[in-house]
Amino acid sequence: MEKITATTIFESLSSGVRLDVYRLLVKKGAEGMVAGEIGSSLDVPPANLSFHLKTLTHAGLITVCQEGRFQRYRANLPLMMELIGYLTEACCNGNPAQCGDFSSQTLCPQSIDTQSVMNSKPTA
Amino acid sequence: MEKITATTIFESLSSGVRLDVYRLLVKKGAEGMVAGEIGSSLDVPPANLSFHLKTLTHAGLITVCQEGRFQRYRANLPLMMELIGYLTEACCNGNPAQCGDFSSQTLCPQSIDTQSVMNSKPTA
DNA sequence: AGGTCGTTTCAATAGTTCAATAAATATTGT
DNA sequence: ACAATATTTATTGAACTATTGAAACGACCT
Repeated sequence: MEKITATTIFESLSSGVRLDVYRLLVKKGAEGMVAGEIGSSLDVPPANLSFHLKTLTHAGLITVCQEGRFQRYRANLPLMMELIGYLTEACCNGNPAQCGDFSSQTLCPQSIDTQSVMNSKPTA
Repeated sequence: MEKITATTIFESLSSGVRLDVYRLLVKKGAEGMVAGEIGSSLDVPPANLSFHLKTLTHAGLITVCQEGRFQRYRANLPLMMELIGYLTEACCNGNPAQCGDFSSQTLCPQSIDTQSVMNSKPTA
């Protein structure tokens, strides 16, 4: 996956409206929803919804099919899977065993050598 | 997970610089990197890097520990796992069997037969 | 053809973000 | 305390994003 693809996806989901739309479509699965349904479900005015649907579509996160005068939208789950793979690529330098330790280390309380800390001056 | 948390995370990763930083830290795993290392690895000026590190930290995607005059940053992988769970929550209305069909349906080229379209109502 | 419905585009406004500079802060070693 | 290094903060202006109503477009039905 190219970087520009990933950032475009993240940018798409950085809006509350678009996040709601995407999650709603994920929930609906292969059935998808037409624009009007989405709009009434989430209470978003047509023009605004259209704007956000266009953004999501452009990012590839959702797809659209014309059904007569309706536009049916569906979530593109494979792209999300690809994105996750991109993010966790070469995770922990290829030592997945380390990954399990993350939860205890992200707060980084004791990860610093005790002696070094002890010898350092306190915040005067 | 709250919506605002998710959108903040996505917004954080919508910048190419921040995406690079995050992926670099994911690669480094529990070891992490100090700000200077990150900056020289990615060739980002200090002030700009600091701005992006702050954004990522605020979103909770990375954590920071002080080590003397160095700031060591680490990726917060558990949060990413939580985010993925939030996105795929109630996927396909709880029918995971449908999820496998996504790849063939997202492109929706012939998935909708012309005749069906002609006769079908939107909400099925 | 004419009327209606679903959806998108347009234009204007308001608010927000980004990167670069320069200055400030915090920590270390002398 | 002083100088040097590492990092953060503040400021600036240009560029971008979100929202809305009105208008336009395309597809359906009679």
